[in-house]
Amino acid sequence: MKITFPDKTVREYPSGTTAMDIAKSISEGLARNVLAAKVNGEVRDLMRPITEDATLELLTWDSKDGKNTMWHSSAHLMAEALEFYFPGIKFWVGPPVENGFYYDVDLQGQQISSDDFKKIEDKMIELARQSNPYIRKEMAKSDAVKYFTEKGDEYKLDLLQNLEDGTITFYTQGNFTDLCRGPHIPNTGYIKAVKLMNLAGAYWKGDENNKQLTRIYGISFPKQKELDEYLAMLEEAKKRDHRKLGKELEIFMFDDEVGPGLPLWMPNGGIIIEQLESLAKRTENEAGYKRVRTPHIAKESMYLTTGHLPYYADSMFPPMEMDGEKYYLKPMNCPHHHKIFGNMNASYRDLPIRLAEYGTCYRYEQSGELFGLMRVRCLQMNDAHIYCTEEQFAAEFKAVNDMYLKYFKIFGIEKYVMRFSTHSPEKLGKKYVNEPELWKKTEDMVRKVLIETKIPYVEVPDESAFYGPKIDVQVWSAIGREFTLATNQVDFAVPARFGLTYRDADNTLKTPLCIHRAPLGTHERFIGFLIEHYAGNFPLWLSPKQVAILPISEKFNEFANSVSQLLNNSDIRALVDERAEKIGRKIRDAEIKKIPFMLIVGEKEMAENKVSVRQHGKGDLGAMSPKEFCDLVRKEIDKQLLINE
RNA sequence: GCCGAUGUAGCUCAGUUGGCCAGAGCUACUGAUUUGUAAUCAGUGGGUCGGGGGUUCGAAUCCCUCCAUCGGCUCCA
Repeated sequence: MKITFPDKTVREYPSGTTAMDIAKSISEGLARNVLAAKVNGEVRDLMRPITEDATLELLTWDSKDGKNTMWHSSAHLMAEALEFYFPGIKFWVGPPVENGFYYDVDLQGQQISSDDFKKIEDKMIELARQSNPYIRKEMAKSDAVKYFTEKGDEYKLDLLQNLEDGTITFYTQGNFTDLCRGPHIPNTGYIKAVKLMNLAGAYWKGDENNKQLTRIYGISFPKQKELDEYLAMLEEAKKRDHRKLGKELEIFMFDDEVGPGLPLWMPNGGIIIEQLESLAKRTENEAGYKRVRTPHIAKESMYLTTGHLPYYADSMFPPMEMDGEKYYLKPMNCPHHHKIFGNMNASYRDLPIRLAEYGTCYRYEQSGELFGLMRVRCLQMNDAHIYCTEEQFAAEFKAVNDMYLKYFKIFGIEKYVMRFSTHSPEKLGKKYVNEPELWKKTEDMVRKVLIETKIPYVEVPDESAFYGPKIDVQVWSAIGREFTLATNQVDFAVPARFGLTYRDADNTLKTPLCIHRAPLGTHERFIGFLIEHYAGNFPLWLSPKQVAILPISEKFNEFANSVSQLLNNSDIRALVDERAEKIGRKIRDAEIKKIPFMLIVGEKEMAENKVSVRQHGKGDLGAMSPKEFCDLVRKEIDKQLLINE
């Protein structure tokens, strides 16, 4: 048979050769490192014979599929160790995940705690050293059902029910046998280092009405060194955590008496917010947006009009009653903006109308969902609603997208994915408004923009809002958690509910399309993200303090203050460290505060009317006049904001 | 909301077989020092040990309960 390798070379092997044998035929080193094989695009066991012509990719630890195979096998190994210490427990599923693997187990009333991790890890290593092979066995489904019925394992029976009739596979290593599709690594000996990470409850089948199983997360590596490196990397990531840095850099805080999920922005956070808002306002002005301002509350009837209340009352703060009316804190700005548009008596000549507001919204997020600044109950959104005709839609949508890309460039955001959520036709009239043509039309338009602008995106069916398709920008936090940073949504339903119309050229009234967009997301999430993205080292334009002026001794405080005055007059945020400390100490403190520039002024500088410039994280840049430095800073800020480009 | 863990001074953290007035470093304040590129020295403050209840002669330490935070699950218009 002919085997085609990824580099397109073709080699001849006898039919029935295993991928492992093929690896050995290439090199001993490869044979030692290979974990699984991708045969005709399907990941399979190395030991399964290949019987006919195929493309073959030998998967090592360096590949995603290789890692997944290793981790999946590790989950089985952990299950074996768990069964040793907790006999009688029942297993649900144990897949590989982004970083490692987990297994969901029903402990049958037994208690496990992270104190048990050590002994489980030790047992796993002990079993791994036995190099027990993962043995694949095929069985008729009816026999498998019989087997698990006798065993009284309702979980595996449930899994079986969802499998097609015919042959199913089992894998056994050592004393553990599991219903499993595979594939697996050849034997447990490949697993050299394991670490159990954490314990968590997880609803069976992800449904909160079901029983909660115990999920045990772990990770494994082919070398101890790699585990050590991974743990060190986690430690490093923790240092970037916005909750830690936000406290250290005095950006935001929480307070028990104010309430959970209600961040308080400290002066440094206030400056960052002002900078973001001024960027947004300038950008939106240039793009023809008009700014509006709306109250934080509205009557119940408005939320009935939008159609949100019946579905989302649980995630709104409960209403307050005044004069016999119920008022709600607004969970979003769109209805208020719709009211403004509705009052504008717009004609087709006025469209598109773009209404923008940094609106403050309140959402009653479940207590367990709160997470630093990333998930809060009070949020201020970089919101705007664009009302346009169908003909204008594509251009408007593209303009919004271009705005996203401009921002990404300014902030240096390189790792992101656009998640394009579409509807599912079966749920028209239920989860989604029943406008099949508009769905198709708008989804096609959105897809076209994404393709034309060459933006990395994934399409996820059945995830859109009820009123139209949407794009979410997905980014990752320092600790690897995925977040929706910003969102861009099409709405062809709610404007009609509000009776929004414009007068068209033929003198008829038509309903506009609406685009909801928030490229900078919310202040809370965006700044939380930026703290981690920059590891607290904000770019000059965004940094709460831009320049720290450090006099060598108190004798030079007056000169330092005059320099500070000069900088402040040019809108540069400078401060003078007047403490009676040594220069080394002042520098250290300014470095810890991550202030971009330090100016050292002493005898020499005062005599020559100069400042010695030191850049955060970089060191001494030499001396220049205060005016020169001032110009340098202004130029740098313009460069960072892409001004005059 | 659910499962599990955690909560000691402004910050970081010691302190549990229950037992002298609960400790350290940093910060803050006071004083001395007048300093040349990542921590000058000394002194003084500062804590309802998350809140409430209980067990006990005695609780930061044991039990109950509530709150908050953390790791997940579920949710995210």
